[in-house]
Amino acid sequence: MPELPEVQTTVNGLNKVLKGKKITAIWSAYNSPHYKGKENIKDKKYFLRFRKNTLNSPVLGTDRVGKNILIHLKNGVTVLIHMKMTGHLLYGKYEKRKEEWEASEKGPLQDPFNKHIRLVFELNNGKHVVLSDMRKFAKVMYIKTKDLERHSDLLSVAPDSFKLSQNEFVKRLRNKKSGKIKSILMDQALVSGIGNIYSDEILFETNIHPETDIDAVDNKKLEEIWRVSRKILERGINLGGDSMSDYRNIKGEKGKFQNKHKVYRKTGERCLKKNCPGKIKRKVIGGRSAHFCNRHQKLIKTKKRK
DNA sequence: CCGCTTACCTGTCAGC
DNA sequence: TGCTGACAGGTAAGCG
Repeated sequence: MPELPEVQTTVNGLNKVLKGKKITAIWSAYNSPHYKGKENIKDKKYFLRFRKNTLNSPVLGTDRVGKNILIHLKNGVTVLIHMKMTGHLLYGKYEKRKEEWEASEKGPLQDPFNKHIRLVFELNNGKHVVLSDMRKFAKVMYIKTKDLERHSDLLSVAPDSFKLSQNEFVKRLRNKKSGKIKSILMDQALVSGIGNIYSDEILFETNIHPETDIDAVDNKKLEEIWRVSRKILERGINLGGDSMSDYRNIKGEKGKFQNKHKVYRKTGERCLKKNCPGKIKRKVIGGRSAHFCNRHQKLIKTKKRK
């Protein structure tokens, strides 16, 4: 998904509309035998339990842990939503036509990327929160609120750049003895919230080649990454997230961070750094597309250790 | 433990 | 106009 700024944008939106509301009905199009016996609403049996545990209890508030959305209910249950690649939550008035849900009013909610509706929460004010999720990768489950921090889904999520102090951030990354810096920044167990777009942008800004081994990145540089990651993620939040692809805010509107990309999906373009004659290259690193400048992001080889 | 591949899915786009 | 393959904000599981 949606990386930290997009998840935060969604959470901010939900907090404005959801507090005190109750879910009065739930409809789901998810159903896959692949998830049989798993804690995931894509398992039909689990879905029935999910529904029983989440209906008719007022929403206390919504927050974010890494890229996970948590919706806390008064009855001691928390709904966890991970939007993965193409999921995003929308709020508005919807109606069901045959087996398809449609936004009742003309506007951004009818944007094509908002029409892959897989899950619908009907609220007691007659409106709906729906999950549009083209690729059906999203994960939705419920957890007893008091068990949240012991739950495996959240235990494996590290604090994000805003929660970590500079020292903690450096210490965490320093603990990794090897690995490519881009993959490390995207490792949610080390520091959460950063995904493919923001990692590319952070490494561009800090002049680091994405394949640089963590061993070749000194502490000063890690401190800089911490500072820049906060700056860029904050910028993403202030711009309402990144809508290069599917992501939209809960009104169905685009964010604006995609207009500020310096490298992500800019293959072949000239480097935007002042006085840099470089060109943007694309290379698959750790199974993901990395974008970087071939001049000011030089690969520095690991110092050989004995 | 590490890193790579596969799987979960649907859709779009480039090239033949 | 098809078809085929590459690619897409993420992550878990399986493998060597």
